[in-house]
Amino acid sequence: STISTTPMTRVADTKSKNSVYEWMKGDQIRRKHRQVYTRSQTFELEKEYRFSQYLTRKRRSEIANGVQLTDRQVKIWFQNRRMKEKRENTKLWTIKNNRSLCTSN
Amino acid sequence: AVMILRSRFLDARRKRRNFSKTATEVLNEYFYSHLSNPYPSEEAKDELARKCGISVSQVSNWFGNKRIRYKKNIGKAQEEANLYAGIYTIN
DNA sequence: GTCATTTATCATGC
DNA sequence: GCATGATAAATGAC
Repeated sequence: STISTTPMTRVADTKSKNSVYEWMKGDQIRRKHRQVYTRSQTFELEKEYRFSQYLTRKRRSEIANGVQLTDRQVKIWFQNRRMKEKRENTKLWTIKNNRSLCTSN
Repeated sequence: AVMILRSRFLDARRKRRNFSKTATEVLNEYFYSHLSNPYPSEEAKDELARKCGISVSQVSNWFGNKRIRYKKNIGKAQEEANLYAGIYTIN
């Protein structure tokens, strides 16, 4: 990958074992600007998600216009929302599974 | 329309409990002994979770937070690195 | 599309 | 008062 020209490798000077590896770079420049959605936006998205967990492009466009977000933001919101539901289900399934294991052994 | 601007509604459970001292030590030990690539595999996450008594997603959260926060303090004194440095060789 | 991440933000511990 | 764990946007691999 590309190496940034900004000097941020001052740490590696003192000790060789404390090198600056690739995964440590990419900061400082081009930080992510995460927009916090309003309560009403989230509410509308959540309402639509309860109706359908997947969107057609047409429906997505209508929603985006309604909540003042881009199509891309709505698409990503639904993707993250589906992942969230999966995590919650996994968590519940793990809890139930653990309880059934308490009897044997 | 203005009655609710600040509150979180479906956020409820965000209860946080600090991990045990030994769990943090195990996680730090792995992190600093794999400083060149602190991305544990799924198998490694399973073992870390088992050893620490936490869930796999909690292990993922810990490494995510650890990586970004280590990166932010990379210019400052990271004495914690020296604590765990030398325990293992660098890969 | 999923999914492991990065990053900022949030909520809590102490 | 920050450290720390969890969650919310956003990215990118595949």
